[in-house]
Amino acid sequence: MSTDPPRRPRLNRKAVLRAATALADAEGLDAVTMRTLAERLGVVPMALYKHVADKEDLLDGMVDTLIDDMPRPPTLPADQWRSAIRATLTGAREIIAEHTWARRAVESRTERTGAVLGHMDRISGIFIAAGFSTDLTHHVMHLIGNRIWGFSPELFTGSESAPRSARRDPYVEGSRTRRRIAPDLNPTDYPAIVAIAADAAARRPGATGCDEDFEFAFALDVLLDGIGRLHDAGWSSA
Amino acid sequence: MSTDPPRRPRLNRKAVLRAATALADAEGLDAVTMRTLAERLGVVPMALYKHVADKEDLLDGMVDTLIDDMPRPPTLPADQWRSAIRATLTGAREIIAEHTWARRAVESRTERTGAVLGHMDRISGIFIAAGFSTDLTHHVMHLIGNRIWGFSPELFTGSESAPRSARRDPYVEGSRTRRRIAPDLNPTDYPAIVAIAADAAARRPGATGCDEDFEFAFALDVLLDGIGRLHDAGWSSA
DNA sequence: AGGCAAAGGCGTACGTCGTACACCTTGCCG
DNA sequence: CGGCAAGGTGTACGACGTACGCCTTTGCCT
Repeated sequence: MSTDPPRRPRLNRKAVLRAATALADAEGLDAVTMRTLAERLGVVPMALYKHVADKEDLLDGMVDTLIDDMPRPPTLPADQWRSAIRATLTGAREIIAEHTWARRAVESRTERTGAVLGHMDRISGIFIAAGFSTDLTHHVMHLIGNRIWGFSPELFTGSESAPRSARRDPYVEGSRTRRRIAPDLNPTDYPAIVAIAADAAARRPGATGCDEDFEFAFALDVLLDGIGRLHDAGWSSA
Repeated sequence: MSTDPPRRPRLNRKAVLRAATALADAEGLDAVTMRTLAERLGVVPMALYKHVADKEDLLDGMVDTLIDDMPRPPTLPADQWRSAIRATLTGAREIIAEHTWARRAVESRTERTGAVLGHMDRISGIFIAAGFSTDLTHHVMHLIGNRIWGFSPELFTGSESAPRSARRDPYVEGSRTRRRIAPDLNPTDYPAIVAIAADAAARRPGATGCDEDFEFAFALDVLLDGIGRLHDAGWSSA
């Protein structure tokens, strides 16, 4: 008896990464486990290891996929480096923003894959093409830091939305969350923070958290301004 | 028969955190596991949970301890805010630098504990005392971002020293490391990066990796300069 | 057409982790 | 002295990543 037909097409790295991305999109980065990923692919966990060296490699690959999706803005005249950088980082930002898990994933990567190097190379290349010295470009890259990914560090709030309490499984009732053992906070101990929070709340009634788009644009302005100044002054590290 | 004497003094949160810090200092952050930590304290793993809510809380506590150890520079005249900020961040940097695991730990925290808020409050307070608007101070804090901890993001190298390959247990011979599955890199694909690396190597013969102290100071200069400019210009987000 | 190596996939199993839960033990205070 | 809360124990469970050996399919070369 021939019970053959419903054959799943063979897996390959791309398909695995695509599925992992979909899983992370749908259920968060913590749901991306070799076991559940395999299950979604209709395959046994160990099968994944034929396409991915280990879990780190899987995460690396997911980030690489993101990078591949980032728009490559057209080359601009060298003197328009500000616009070129802005376009590149904004493009990165768009892609990252489409995936709630991306920020955490990017920050956890330590391997510099080809895609990562490529991204950094494109950015550095803009400066160099604009006549920046390699020296200055180098330090400017450090200055920009993680903002090459199009996001600013989260300062006042937790990652991947919501405080830890809400991140655990839904205790439908009681919603008991494990209590921190450290003592509770007293707002009067943090007058500056409280003032900032109050001011921010007043400026954006009804908003929760900070306006990340604004913060990113603001920071980028300051950075590009400072960078331009250094270049114009012929800065060098010697 | 009385087999009593060698009684271990009772545990408390502080002692647990101190032991965890010592363990991380000696054997790295990955060695900090509830089990081994308990073992070092001569106690059964579950005993720790009387002093620490869970592992996240443990990490939070470790970071809090670090913050407590950071020097509190004396209050300076309001117009010397640059020096005050510099002193605060440099102080933070010193403490963080003494613990190889600290950077990774800090970056992984999502909870804003009292100690963390306190640190941020001290920094914000300097700006506000210098006459910065709460508005500007707010955005400036976002601009500084993780550099409130005294470090710049790692750009060209991995964390907690050494590439992943070396981080696994020592295969004394063969030293086989799991091969990435993605294809190998070709330097000519990254001309800008290669140029930067070459330039950097030429400037610091024999050095490995970037000069983090320099990068931090450089970035801080640019930031403080830009920040001062905004303040002088009466910047506001409206 | 035949055969064969490589690539893909499977099953089992191990070791490590965080931690829930129920139970003792100690030390302190009235 | 009696009780109770805080500290410490023991056992156990359910993730998770992944080593290893084996089978199956595929594609290629004669």
